[in-house]
Amino acid sequence: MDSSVPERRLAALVSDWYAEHARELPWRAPGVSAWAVLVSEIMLQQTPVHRVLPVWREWLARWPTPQDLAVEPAAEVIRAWGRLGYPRRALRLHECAKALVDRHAGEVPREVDALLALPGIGSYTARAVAVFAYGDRHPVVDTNVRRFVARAVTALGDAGPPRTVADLAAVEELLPADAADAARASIAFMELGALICTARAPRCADCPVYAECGWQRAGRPAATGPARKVQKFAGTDRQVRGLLMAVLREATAPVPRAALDAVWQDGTQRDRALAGLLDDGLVHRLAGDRYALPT
DNA sequence: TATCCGTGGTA
DNA sequence: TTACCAAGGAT
Repeated sequence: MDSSVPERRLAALVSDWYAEHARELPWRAPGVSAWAVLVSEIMLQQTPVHRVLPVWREWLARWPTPQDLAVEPAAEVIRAWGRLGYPRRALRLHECAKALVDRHAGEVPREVDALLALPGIGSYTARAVAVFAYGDRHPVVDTNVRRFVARAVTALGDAGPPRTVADLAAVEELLPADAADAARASIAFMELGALICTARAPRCADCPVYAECGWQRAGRPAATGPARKVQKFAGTDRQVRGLLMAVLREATAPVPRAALDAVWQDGTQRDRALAGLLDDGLVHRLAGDRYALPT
């Protein structure tokens, strides 16, 4: 790999580190299908690796192709999602499988624009699939990469708010010219952000970029911008939605309204949460004021 | 652009 | 214990 350009030296250093220290994750194994990679990327959106692992294995064993998932009732998909969180992702992934069958002959496309047009796939996931499943050359920018670039290159303590276009351009500057090298660099940046250049207590002593890190050279300045707002969970509609979904996931038959009313005291908030779930298509209302996961 | 959307591990 | 935060996307 050509590491004569200073910015590209970061890619070389981190890629070498990756070769020694990467976790062995099943969706990185040789020969894994693009579908399997896509499923992993959706599950990993805002959900840690160790929680995704068992569910991903179960899903790929049960639904090894998009067609297999597409023909399944939504209720089964939502149940199999279990407690990964954000069950709308499960619904989107189900819709995505159906779109793959309808529009792409059951195959996962490799073009970023085609991937972006699929339900539940945004800027990060589209490029992650194109790069990690197909080996094409694109910048892949997730929260780990943004944090790494903010520190090593921009010399800031933390990344500011996402700026998709600018973020893509900044990472593009770091990528080697060769597609395979660029793909390796992207997964390596993400892994470094996950294991070393972490949000709270970065392990700089173990970092392969220590000597080149702008943040180190600047004396590790504290984050300046407004601290990212951490969303509350306890007491919010999201908690109520989670409680309602848990009841419906575990039910083997449509449940009466009373069973849902039991999960939360505040009727106004409970009604709002249920209305939201109905609107999202995660819950269906049946005759007799009974409720169930969507068929 | 800011907010909403689950769940659980960690310090 | 509380607060942070984890491979984002949709609106």
